[in-house]
Amino acid sequence: MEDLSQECDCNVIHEDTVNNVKTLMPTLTELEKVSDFFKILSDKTRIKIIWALDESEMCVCDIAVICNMTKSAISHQLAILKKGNLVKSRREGKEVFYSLKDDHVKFMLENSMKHINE
Amino acid sequence: MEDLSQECDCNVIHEDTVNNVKTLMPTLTELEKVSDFFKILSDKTRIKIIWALDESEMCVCDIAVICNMTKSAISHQLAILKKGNLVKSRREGKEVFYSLKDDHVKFMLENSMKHINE
DNA sequence: AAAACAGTTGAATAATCATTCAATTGAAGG
DNA sequence: CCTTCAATTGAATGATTATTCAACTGTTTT
Repeated sequence: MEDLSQECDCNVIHEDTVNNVKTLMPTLTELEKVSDFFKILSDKTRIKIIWALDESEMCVCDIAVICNMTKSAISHQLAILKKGNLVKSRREGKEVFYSLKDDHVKFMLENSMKHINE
Repeated sequence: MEDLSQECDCNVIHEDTVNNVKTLMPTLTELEKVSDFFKILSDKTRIKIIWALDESEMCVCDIAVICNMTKSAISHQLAILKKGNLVKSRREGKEVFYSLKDDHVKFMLENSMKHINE
């Protein structure tokens, strides 16, 4: 009989349930990818940026004005959003324009509203 | 003429765009609620708990075994999930059984997969 | 070439947060 | 009543992370 609890401080109470659920769980890597994705959306500033970019493509300065923050702070956040594959950018002269990469994200935002307004 | 930039370190470049986007932005409270919701989903352990509870209602010990963590750690995370209105609980003798409150959440998880697998 | 400007980057700081530990609650059984 | 066990709670710790500051790129303009 396998010892199900290694680091936890209790005995298995409902062994059949635990075994069943264990076989159905995704891999740790998959779980990590999911939580990492939500981590990107877990910041007020980044949500504000995404919402703004859904209305219109914009340069860093414009976003900074809308968020009432420094260019540097916004640039850091945009880098995180870009690394997470949520936004894309294009350079036009001295300016860099950012926009949403797809509409999965806005769809998620709108859907989260359903949960919040209850 | 209103000064659009207060704390930011640059001039407005595309004033019409900025003004338009500003009128369309949700309130700060709304943006905060959205990011707070995603913050709950931004932790590996909590995602694991949600996934597990979607398969079956479970007591704290069972969840601790599945997550390979202490009852205390799991209890703290369950409290956060409960406060965020994602799970509910019922007591049965000495045990407390947790389950998902609705299927919005699992829907979100499945949807996040679409973004991740690209 | 040099100045001006949009944007980026890295290190430092301050705040937030997950986990641990120890103590406590609440229910069941001898 | 006392013990046992599942679960909760609060304080402490260690890790993560958002923002600031200062220096640096890259592009345009004169």
